[in-house]
Amino acid sequence: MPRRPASATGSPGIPEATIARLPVYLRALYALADRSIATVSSDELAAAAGVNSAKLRKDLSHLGSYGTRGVGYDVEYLVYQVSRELGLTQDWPVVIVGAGNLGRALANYGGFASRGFRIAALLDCDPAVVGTEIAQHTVRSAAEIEDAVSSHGVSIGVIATPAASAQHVCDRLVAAGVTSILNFAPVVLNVPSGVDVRKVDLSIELQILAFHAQRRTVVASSSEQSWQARRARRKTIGEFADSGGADGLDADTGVEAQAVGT
Amino acid sequence: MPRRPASATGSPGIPEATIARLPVYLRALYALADRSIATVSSDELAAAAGVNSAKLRKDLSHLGSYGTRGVGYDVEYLVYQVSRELGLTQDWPVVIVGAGNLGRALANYGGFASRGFRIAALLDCDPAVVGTEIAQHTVRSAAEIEDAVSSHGVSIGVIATPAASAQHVCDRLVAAGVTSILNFAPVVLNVPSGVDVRKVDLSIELQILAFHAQRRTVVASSSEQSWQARRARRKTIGEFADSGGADGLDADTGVEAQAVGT
DNA sequence: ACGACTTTGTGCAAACGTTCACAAGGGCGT
DNA sequence: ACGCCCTTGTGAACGTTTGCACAAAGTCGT
Ligand SMILES: NC(=O)c1ccc[n+]([C@@H]2O[C@H](COP(=O)([O-])OP(=O)(O)OC[C@H]3O[C@@H](n4cnc5c(N)ncnc54)[C@H](O)[C@@H]3O)[C@@H](O)[C@H]2O)c1
Ligand SMILES: NC(=O)c1ccc[n+]([C@@H]2O[C@H](COP(=O)([O-])OP(=O)(O)OC[C@H]3O[C@@H](n4cnc5c(N)ncnc54)[C@H](O)[C@@H]3O)[C@@H](O)[C@H]2O)c1
Repeated sequence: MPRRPASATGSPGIPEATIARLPVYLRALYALADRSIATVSSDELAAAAGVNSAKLRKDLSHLGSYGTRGVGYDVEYLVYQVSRELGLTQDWPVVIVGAGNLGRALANYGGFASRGFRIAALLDCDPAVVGTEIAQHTVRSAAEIEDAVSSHGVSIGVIATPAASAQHVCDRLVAAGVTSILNFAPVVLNVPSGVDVRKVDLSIELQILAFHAQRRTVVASSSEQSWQARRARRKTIGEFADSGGADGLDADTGVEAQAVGT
Repeated sequence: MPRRPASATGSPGIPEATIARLPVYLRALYALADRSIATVSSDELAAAAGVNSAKLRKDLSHLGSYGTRGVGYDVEYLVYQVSRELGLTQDWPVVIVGAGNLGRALANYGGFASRGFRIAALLDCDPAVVGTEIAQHTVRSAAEIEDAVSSHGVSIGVIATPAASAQHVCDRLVAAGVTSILNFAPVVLNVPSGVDVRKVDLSIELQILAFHAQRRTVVASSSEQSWQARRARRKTIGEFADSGGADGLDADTGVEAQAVGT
């Protein structure tokens, strides 16, 4: 979590872990509001958000003492307070770079706009894609990144390009003035301090699930491999990845480059 | 993170935080292997993975004492050990439920198969979609969930349906024998103990970014709203969400249902 | 008007995670 | 064969997060 060591100069300093949960509370609150529920207790809201109620109360206490003892929280009021804390009382223009499978899915995603995030521009470098319409947005050339960012005062960028282009795109976004980046490419992005990067990596999530799935399966079996012996260094790779497939590491890896030899 | 309180009966008990980073290390290691680099020090690998080198060493030490003092780690060997720990020496069949924007993007995603995750079935309930081909997979009817799961021994399921269907789909997956679920729908899923759920929520990531972006912007300005006074309870919602848009909460919320009144 | 009941807000301790700093260990040059 | 130098592995300090448990505070019924 602590990409930037929290140089927090802000108000009281709300814990990162709390910030990460506020959107979940907000979602639960909207669901309650939709059902015309005016008041909710910490127990109920916690259950809806899938967290411990003490944790929820402590989280909310960081925003202030909203909530009435003996009653609970006013749903409407809390929606407003949480939204305000998250900075959702204003609209956030967003640029999406990369209009491939994922970029298109994102552009078509309704939940995007429903929280005040508006697509300011959708960019790609493929001439075959530039100019096409996706979800009421005409795909613009990647050459216009700087223009798109600065002319709309965009501060949030989404990277949905292949891994190989991600760092380059990132650099250009940052140079153009973007300070928050959501990265879908499986690469560790290098950014100057002051820029916030969050990553979403499907592959990592699956691997974490695989670990737990394996744990469940391997109730008992510790047959040690003959590996322990052959520790000699080699220059080739290939006898591993016994996944049966040949395509092993493809478009996924190949970057990461930067600081290995520094 | 601690969805399940880690009833860890397994080996030494590797911390969740470490597990979450292993895939990142693995990616960096593959990149090194591609460049025919045989040995890497903790400093170099840590830089490539974007973490502190002490943390990396501690993480790896949980797997065992691979690595040679004065030299570093054998890339190839470490790839094998990390893969083994994550359970990636075997293939994991996966079912994807929901072949909409996101489901299609996932099916087309190469990084999916490149780590040993194979799509066993792609399911949807829309008759217009069932039967079509997506990335060499024929979309099957959602009615066949149970069959698809049990006939292939699938233990990992991906939910890419709208929020309203997610819990229902989840229940059916679990009933069919799935024990690991990757959920893209913006809902808190309710699962019996023993089932592992991980969620990916784009909207939440953007909201976290918005919070930090706002922090940076609001260097100084604490104009308190007139809200403090009007704490009366109400039954309507609508004057909030001053996002300018009308579409406010749409397909996003509306579920979460379950345990609110429990 | 008051007391019983409900629920918040928080002090505190334990669990977990990160980072520092260094001793132990091993290769490599001489 | 020895000692220098480099890097690992980890003990210990520190910070963060979680969860318990309860006093403070307010509501609601009578
Ligand atoms: N598809 C998925 O489900 C999925 C899931 C997780 C992660 N990812 C990652 O997201 C990224 C995109 O995936 P995808 O499936 O959409 O890939 P894709 O190949 O379908 O789309 C990538 C798009 O980026 C464009 N592009 C390439 N270089 C560019 C540049 N320098 N500037 C602007 N645009 C550029 C390409 O023209 C292409 O249209 C990849 O890094 C992938 O690993 C994808
Ligand atoms: N598109 C995105 O970029 C994106 C990003 C983040 C999260 N999400 C979430 O992912 C989910 C899917 O998004 P999407 O854009 O692909 O939506 P979509 O509407 O394009 O696709 C949903 C698909 O699920 C199918 N479906 C509905 N009920 C089903 C059921 N009971 N069983 C099987 N299939 C069923 C529908 O027929 C449809 O094809 C949504 O919950 C959305 O909030 C989407």
